[in-house]
Amino acid sequence: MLKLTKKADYGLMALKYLAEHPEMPALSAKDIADAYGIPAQLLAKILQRLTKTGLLRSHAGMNGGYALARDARTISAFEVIHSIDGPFFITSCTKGAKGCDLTPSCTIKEPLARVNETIAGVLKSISIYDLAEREAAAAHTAAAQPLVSLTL
Amino acid sequence: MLKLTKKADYGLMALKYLAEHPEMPALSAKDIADAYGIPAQLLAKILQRLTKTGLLRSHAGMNGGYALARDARTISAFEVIHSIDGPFFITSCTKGAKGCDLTPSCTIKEPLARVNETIAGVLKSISIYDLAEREAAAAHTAAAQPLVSLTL
DNA sequence: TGAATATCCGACTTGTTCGGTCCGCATTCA
DNA sequence: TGAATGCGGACCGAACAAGTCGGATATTCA
Ligand code: SF4
Ligand code: SF4
Repeated sequence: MLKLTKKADYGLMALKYLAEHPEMPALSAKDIADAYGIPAQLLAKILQRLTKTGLLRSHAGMNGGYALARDARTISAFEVIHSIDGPFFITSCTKGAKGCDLTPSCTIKEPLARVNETIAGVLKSISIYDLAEREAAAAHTAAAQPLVSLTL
Repeated sequence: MLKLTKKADYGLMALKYLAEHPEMPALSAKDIADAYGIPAQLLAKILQRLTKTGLLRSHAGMNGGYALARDARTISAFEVIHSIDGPFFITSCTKGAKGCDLTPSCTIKEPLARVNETIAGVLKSISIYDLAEREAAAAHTAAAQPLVSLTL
């Protein structure tokens, strides 16, 4: 319940790692996997998906690898999770085709949809850059005020 | 990924239903299950857990059933979810005993813990009463301003 | 050219969780 | 007593998550 998949987790780690090493033109899946102890083949597939959705750019061949397609500031955690795990819904309904069969009689799906929106907003407000620069962030974000309002 | 279990879902529905019928001294699991089409035996077990954690009061025997143990305003969605699904964590680490084995090298667990806190806060800000009174709520909560601030 | 290094992609296995059912027991009340 | 109800464990099947394997393709370098 309400748990991130490890794949999404790994994806965030990898993106953060790439954001922290802008000097490298490209890093291979194996490089990143070794840096954290993530199964290399699994990470490879995750990075492939991120590439397919446009968050990363890939380059095959020797000295190839992956690099951020956009500035770290413009990549949100929401996008990463969405790319890896698919559409984001906290409820089983609105799950594309096959939701739960009692959707018509259900009286809490609308309020829960708002909650869903709120959480999605939280995720969207977090960028890869935010994850990477946490030490500096501790100083000045104390006053920063993102920003979620839940009006059920 | 980040999906509520149906059990928690059912629990919220049941509690909302109870909140909407304060005139009844007690409603049986079957009554509530029939009202929505939820499998009766499954809902029964859910209500049992909610009773064990103190959110409901039960009474066996004929004309028995369940009733809210506290005012609907003081029961949060977070409590319901926590009662049914156990501790609330979006990451696989901090999962009691067996987390993911790369916890030491992981660099995003701290920021994710903040996100976890934020989402928990959202859930805590929602009461059963809020779910039950949505029609009236639509009018006056437009100005209401709960209230979550995420400083990563 | 050919070897080495990469990405790419689908199929597969394994373990866990979730949704749901079943059955026996305890409690209350008419 | 007996019907209605709560209580609680055991159990099952389906879905899903995590990870593995094998092979195809693309790029670079010697
Ligand atoms: S319809 Fe209601 S019960 Fe079914 S998944 Fe949606 S919110 Fe949950
Ligand atoms: S340690 Fe890092 S990778 Fe492992 S579950 Fe926690 S956040 Fe995810």
